[in-house]
Amino acid sequence: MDDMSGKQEDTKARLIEAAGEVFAEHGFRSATVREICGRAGTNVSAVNYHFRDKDGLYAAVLEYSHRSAVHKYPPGMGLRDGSTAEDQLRAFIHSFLLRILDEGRPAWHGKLMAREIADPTAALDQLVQSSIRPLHQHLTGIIRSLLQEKDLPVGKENDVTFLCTMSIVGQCLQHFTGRRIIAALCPEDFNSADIERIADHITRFSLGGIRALGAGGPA
Amino acid sequence: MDDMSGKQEDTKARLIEAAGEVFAEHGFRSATVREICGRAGTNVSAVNYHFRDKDGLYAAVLEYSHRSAVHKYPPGMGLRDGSTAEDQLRAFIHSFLLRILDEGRPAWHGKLMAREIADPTAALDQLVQSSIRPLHQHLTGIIRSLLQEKDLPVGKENDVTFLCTMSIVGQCLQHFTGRRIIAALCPEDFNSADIERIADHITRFSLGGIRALGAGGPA
Amino acid sequence: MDDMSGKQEDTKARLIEAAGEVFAEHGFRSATVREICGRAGTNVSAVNYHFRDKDGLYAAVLEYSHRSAVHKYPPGMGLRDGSTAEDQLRAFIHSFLLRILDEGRPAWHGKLMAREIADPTAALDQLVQSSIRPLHQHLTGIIRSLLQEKDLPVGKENDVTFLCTMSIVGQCLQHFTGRRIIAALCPEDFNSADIERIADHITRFSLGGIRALGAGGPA
Amino acid sequence: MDDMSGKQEDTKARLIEAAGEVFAEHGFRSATVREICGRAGTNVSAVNYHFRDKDGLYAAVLEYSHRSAVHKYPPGMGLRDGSTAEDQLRAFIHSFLLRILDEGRPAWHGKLMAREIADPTAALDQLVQSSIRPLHQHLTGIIRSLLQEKDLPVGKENDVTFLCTMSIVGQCLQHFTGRRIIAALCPEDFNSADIERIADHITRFSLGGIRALGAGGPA
DNA sequence: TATGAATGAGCCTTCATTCAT
DNA sequence: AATGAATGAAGGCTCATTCAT
Repeated sequence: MDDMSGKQEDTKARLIEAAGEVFAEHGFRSATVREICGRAGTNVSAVNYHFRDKDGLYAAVLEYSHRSAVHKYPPGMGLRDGSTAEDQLRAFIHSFLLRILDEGRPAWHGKLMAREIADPTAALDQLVQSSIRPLHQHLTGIIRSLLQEKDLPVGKENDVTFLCTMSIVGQCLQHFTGRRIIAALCPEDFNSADIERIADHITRFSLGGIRALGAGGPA
Repeated sequence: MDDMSGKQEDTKARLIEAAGEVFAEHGFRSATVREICGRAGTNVSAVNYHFRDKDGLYAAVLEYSHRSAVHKYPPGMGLRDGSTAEDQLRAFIHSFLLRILDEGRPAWHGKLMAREIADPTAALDQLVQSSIRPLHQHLTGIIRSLLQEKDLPVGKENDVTFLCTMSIVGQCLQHFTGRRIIAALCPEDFNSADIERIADHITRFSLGGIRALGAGGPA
Repeated sequence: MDDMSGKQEDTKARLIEAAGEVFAEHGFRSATVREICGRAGTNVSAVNYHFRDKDGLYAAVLEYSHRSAVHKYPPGMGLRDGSTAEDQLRAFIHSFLLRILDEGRPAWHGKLMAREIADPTAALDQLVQSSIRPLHQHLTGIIRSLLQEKDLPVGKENDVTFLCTMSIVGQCLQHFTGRRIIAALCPEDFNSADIERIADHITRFSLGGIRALGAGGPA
Repeated sequence: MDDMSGKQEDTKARLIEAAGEVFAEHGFRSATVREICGRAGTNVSAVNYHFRDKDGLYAAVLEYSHRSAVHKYPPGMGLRDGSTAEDQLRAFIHSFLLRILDEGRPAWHGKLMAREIADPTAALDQLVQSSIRPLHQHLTGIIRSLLQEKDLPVGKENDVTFLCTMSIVGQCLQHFTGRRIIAALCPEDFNSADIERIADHITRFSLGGIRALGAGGPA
């Protein structure tokens, strides 16, 4: 029984592993069950057997990758107690970029989230609740402290904060979503694998942007 | 009689029209020739007759939409002579958002560009040459004036400028690419159709970011 | 009226010309109306307009090529009066090979006949009556004189003569039908374009064969 | 129950069986996957599942039929040790004719080879290496002994031998390739199913031809 | 439990043909 | 008389899924 269940768990795990790679690489719709099963070394019907559906497999991959990812790149990565809001923003951006640009297994989750944002599937709601909203709340908190939001006119405060979160997230995602166009456009010596450099840029750019908004009012 | 001749004279145009909608909505791969022909009211082989290929139709749609879009929302939209770099940036962002967020026919181009950026097809090169690179050059020019780039250390200038263009483009695209997640996350009273408001935010955020980078040097 | 009909005749002629090339090259089934019309510089519907059918065009090509071919390579090519049966056989074989192996316009007919023999279409009957049977009768006559058929046992004579005609025709056709395999198999210095040499071989081989049959009886 | 398992155990074999018939009957290009699957009683995608391609199925049919055919009709069919070259030639011709004219399953291979010779597909190379070249070498050997090739002028020997092989192969193939024209032309009492008689004719005809060439030199 | 085999809907494309000027 | 446009049947193939052990 243990052997059997062990084997079964093993097949399931290999399937999730393989599916993570393929979904992250091609997206849900372009990924084929055959390629996934090929990489996992299983029969094509294993997906339907273990996960009922291609959709079921996708959901399982999201859930699994969520569990492994939160430990690896927490949004407060590398921060000590008493860090400033600037440091927290820098850490958030850095970890975000690592999640979507890093190579290898633990990077699935970020890539899948990015893909889900750009081209949602039925699993969107699940992912929003489990992963995206918490991260977004975290970022919202950082921006609120940076904005010293109490000074903003009532009724606009939420929108400004929200727009700032989108500005930051949009900047980060652009380096994953738009990587092909970046390769086609960018100066030859630009190395898009230099995550530190990109993180530094987005942090400083965003701090400048937030300060401009917080200070000026509705200029 | 008029109806008949009117209906038949330009199946090609109806096909492009229908294909524009469908490609913008589903993307190239998920769009089916059948749906396009269904909407256009033609036989399924009309695509092959007029455009040789699904790919040929896509290329035709890109070319056509490019031509209609540049006239409608030029990147220097609404500017008079002697405008400041700030005004130019605001106009660029505003027109960019209009292109990708506007409803109706002329919005294909922006949506198709956004899709091509996120999930490129074989038509990417064509689109880069005809549409994307010129726009990018335009934005690069604006940012160079804002940065007063001469003060930057040699060798880094290109990277900083390029990263700024990506920051701006990423912020804009996020409101198209990420529209579903925005709908799921945003405060209830946030109206993502309020393009003016979004343009204003991105402009002020980006001006703050650019100034922070131009002033500080490699902090 | 003259102009119109002249133009019409011209289009028809160009169509037949082009169809001759294409049918000889690809065979009836693999040839496409589009390629034929492309080479003829006409609209795709020209075939249906002028010849009702792809079949109709094919029939027209056969008829036309028959008319041009009989003059060019008559089976008694180059013979003077009072020639021997051996000379007549040599001339028959030589002209046969020229018809099927020669390049250029007048060689259609032979190639089309060869293709019809190998893979008949509905036009077979027509071709048998107009071209194949007369040629076959001619060859039969030659072989009868060579065999001095009177010496053969009654009832077998027809079969032997017929089998000899097939032996000769089969040898000739092999160099058209089997040209690809010949290219794959033959010694490097074998030049299949050397029609004289092939004709000489088949003639001597066949004379030897016929004599062996005529002399020996049912050995 | 037995019927079911018998029916299902080897769809692949039924597919090859059906494809053999259809390919031999219509040729590769004109044969349709739908007809093959119809005869085999399978779904149309069975071909793609088991053989990847229509081409893959064709290759499998060639390979399979090759294996069955060589055992059934070996080119040295019915010969005992110490047989003369004449006997070997007779056996070669007889077996060749049986392969291409016999009815039923094992005749595919000959028919397919004949079709491949007349209208090659991408599988030609495979067939040349596995089946055609060995047979051709065998025939070449026989002809060399008959010609006592040492007496021939150097440099011409290969050509003469090669031409003799083509003469023999061409005569045999004519009775398959040209079977329709033979039916249209031949004397009413000629029975093309009388393989013995045809084999006897071709053997004697060819022996006569070869002797004429071997004896006379370059007359 | 797990899998190799089989399924059928759907995809894009090609083709000879017909339609409407 | 002649054509550009449109048609629809048929083709090979891919895919996620279900079947039958």
